[in-house]
Amino acid sequence: MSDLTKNAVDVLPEGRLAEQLGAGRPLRVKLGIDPTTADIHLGHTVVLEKLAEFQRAGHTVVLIIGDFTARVGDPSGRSSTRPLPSAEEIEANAATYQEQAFKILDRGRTEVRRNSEWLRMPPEDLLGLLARATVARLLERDDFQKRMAAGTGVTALELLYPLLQGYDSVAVDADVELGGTDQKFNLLFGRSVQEAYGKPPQSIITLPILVGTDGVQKMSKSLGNYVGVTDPAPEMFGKLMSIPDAAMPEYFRLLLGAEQPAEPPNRAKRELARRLVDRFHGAGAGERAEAAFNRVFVEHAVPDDVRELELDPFLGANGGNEVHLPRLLAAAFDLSSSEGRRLLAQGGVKLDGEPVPAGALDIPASLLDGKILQVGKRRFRRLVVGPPRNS
RNA sequence: GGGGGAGUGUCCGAGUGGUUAAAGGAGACGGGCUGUAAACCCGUUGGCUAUGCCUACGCAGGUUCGAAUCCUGCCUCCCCCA
Repeated sequence: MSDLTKNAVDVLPEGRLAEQLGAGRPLRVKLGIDPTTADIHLGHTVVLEKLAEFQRAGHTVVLIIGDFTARVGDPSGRSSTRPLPSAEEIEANAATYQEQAFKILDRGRTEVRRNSEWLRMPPEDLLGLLARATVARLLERDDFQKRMAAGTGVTALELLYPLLQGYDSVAVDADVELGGTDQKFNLLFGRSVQEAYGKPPQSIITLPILVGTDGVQKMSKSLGNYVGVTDPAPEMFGKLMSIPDAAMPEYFRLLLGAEQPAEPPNRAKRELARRLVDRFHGAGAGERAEAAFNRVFVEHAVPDDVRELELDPFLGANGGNEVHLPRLLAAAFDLSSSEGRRLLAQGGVKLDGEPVPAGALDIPASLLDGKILQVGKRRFRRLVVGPPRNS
């Protein structure tokens, strides 16, 4: 019992969860995720790990893929209406979400449902649902209050979101629903909806929102400050090494369930990164990622798995056998050729570790073949003439 | 339905006829320092076949030698009244 509420911010209503657990029956523990982006990141795993704890205690997890609600747009914590993903994106994301969630959840104790199963209901049923809540209640939430005060609009669709999420709880007979603290209103509202349908109201548990790698904003794909559970090991390690020291205690507590060890910050952060890489890539992956990290950032050497780039398509400048560097950079690192020029002008481009002189825009292919093209500290490509020699 | 206000570059936000590819800030990127931390310093930040050319201030037209700035229509958003 005490385990199951560790790290929780709210466990409501008071005493309810203890009662439910005391009854000895396996509980149906619900989590809804809207497939609005492609990847599950470490922020999601805080809640997923909690679900896994419930599973280990013998309870059943009901994972709801919000393929219908993704088309409505959860207003939680938003300062403006979010752009909605297309049907194709939702479909694609729904598939990857499940796969990624099972990196943490026990497949055998998880019931996966899509809320389009029940939310795609006849209009008269939908109206029946709408009749069960008052506008005043829907407007209570403070994120709406803020938005209305700020003059940014709230769409009628967003207003309805909590009703739909609440109906999910009705549809799956949820005993408990988990979510981030930003979900508190929606979770509580679900109780009202269940009651309105004559069902026993769920208890709710909210968990802290993990801060992103910038250490300031919540972790989110759209903010670009996330660590995806499917990120390659070296990338995951690197991203974790880049978090501000101030964010470390939170990462230790929420992701590892431990206190930050009393050792120099750099050592602690390496441990954090190793352990998390191990978790998602298997034992030993953390050490390998750390070794690769040391090679690039401590020894300033070239990583051992540099992708190759074929030079042939870029031949042609100055009579045929020179390569126009801005274009090469653009293709190699997904830049514009103007950006490539700027990097050259700023001395940010190296060949085999040697800075390329600012004025050099065209270089004979023979001088590039086999060399390592580098931009900044961490972007590399091995240049080759002819077909790639390895993958 | 009536009245009022607003739409600027990745974001925020100046700019009301002419050195404006558009102040300033944030973010991002490059360089320095370093622990891919923080803090700090410097630089860059529309695109291109690049000493020039093209595109750009909601959309479409118009006035003008010249428009983000003026006019007309349209679209979108917000506020107040009903």
